[in-house]
Amino acid sequence: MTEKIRVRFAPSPTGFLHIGGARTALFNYLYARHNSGSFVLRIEDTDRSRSTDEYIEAIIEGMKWLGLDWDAGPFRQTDRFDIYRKYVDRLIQEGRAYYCYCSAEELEERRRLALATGKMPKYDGRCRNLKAPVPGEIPAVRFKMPQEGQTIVDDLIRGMVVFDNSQLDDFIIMRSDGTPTYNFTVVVDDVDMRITHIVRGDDHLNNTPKQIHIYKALGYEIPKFAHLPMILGSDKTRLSKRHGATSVMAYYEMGYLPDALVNYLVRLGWSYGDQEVFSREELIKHFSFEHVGKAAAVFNPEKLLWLNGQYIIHSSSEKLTELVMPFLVKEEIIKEDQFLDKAWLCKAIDTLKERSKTLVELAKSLRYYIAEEIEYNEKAKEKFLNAKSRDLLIELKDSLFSISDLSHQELEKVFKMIVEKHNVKLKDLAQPVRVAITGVTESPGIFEVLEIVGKEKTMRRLEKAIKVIG
RNA sequence: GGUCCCAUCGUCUAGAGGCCCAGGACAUAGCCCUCUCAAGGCUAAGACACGGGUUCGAAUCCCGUUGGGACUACCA
Repeated sequence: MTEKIRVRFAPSPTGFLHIGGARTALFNYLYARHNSGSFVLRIEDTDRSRSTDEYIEAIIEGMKWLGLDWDAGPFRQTDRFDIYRKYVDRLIQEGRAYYCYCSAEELEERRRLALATGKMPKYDGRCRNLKAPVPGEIPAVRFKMPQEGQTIVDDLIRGMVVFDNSQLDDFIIMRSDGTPTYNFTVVVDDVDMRITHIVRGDDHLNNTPKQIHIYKALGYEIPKFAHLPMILGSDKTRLSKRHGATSVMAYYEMGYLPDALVNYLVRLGWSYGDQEVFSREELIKHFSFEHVGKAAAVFNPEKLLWLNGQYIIHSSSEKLTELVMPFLVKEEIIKEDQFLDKAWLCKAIDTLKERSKTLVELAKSLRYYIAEEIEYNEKAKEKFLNAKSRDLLIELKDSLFSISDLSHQELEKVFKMIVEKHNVKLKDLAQPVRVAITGVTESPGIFEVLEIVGKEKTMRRLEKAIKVIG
């Protein structure tokens, strides 16, 4: 019986949940679910000057929206300072850590000097063997790093990565203000929370040997590591605001479905043969680190948009009806508390979902079904609402007058009749009608549109179009 | 600068020595379908960064070069 797998996502609340963080969270989540393990959420907020409660809420909101449910937490490091203190004291007592009285300014100065003279900016260890405290200075605590030999990181994605210990320096584990630092807290927490697999971004690979030595000094087993490749922007630099939206919730605002984003994100670095579209169950079933690539990936908004379109097409119209409501309000197509016949709206969405790539697009297209009045696109009006179409529109209006129910079948009959009588093509009638009813030149099939718009609005809009032509 | 990581179409990727004069997907172009726009179908163009090895045989293994990235904080 092997030990149960436990993974964690440990964001620092210095910003919203972004695309890169979301993918790290996703891979952790998938690995946990695939192995029936558990997934811990931990907030790394030891940098008090940059962390805020708003960001913690935002990260949780993003995780929930994506459906990345966790099993324990969220834990906050700021609630755990006494625990870190205990471990620091232990390391000092055992001679694995020591007080350092060098001031931040001195350190900075030495670092600048080393860099300027082309030397490695490494702490020189001058406080390592201090016998007595330096008066007037409040010390930080440094970890005593071995200076010889090698440290090997055995990574599930990268394989064996070897570091020379001579490259590592005695890093600070507790600041002079008594707060612990990242490379220390991360180990203490991962030990304390019995994390078995550390799945995180590539940018942490170089920190790993430092952390391994903390594990060793504390006498704990070293977990497995999996360092994920980074996500880049279109210019192959680290993804940032310059490349467009990076906050996960911005994609909610733009009308993306969480499952589409998840599906897109998982394919950035992971693959399963040639398959592109996965259900959540398939993702959990097939996920493994063996199929995670090593190279950084460029975030491609076009493919995400395509995937979102696929998810919309394959979503039930009932579900889309619910999802689109907030967007109808935001686009001011309906009022907050306005009544809408859901069954009717569902039929309208049936006609629109294969031409909408986002919920925002879907909401906007719904306008001509829902609104009382429509506005004409100028070009469309000029091209199709003119003397040439006038008689056809009048004829249609008159023909529809006697029909009580505008069904697809009835409409088709009437259109055919008029077209034959006037010896024109169907499109010569369909396009003017389309503009008269929707205001634009693209829409679902004209018979479906009229059926859903209904007789009353259809008649009114036809009359208005005829009047406009004059 | 030092250390570490990475390298297949524009982009995401398949590929674990012969199945590959390299497959799929997005995007692009053309055609079909068609009342418009989509969706869908078909087709086209498009890549193993470079140079050395190893091997009967290399996209796949090794070395180097080049190019990208990360880390190098009393940030995480």
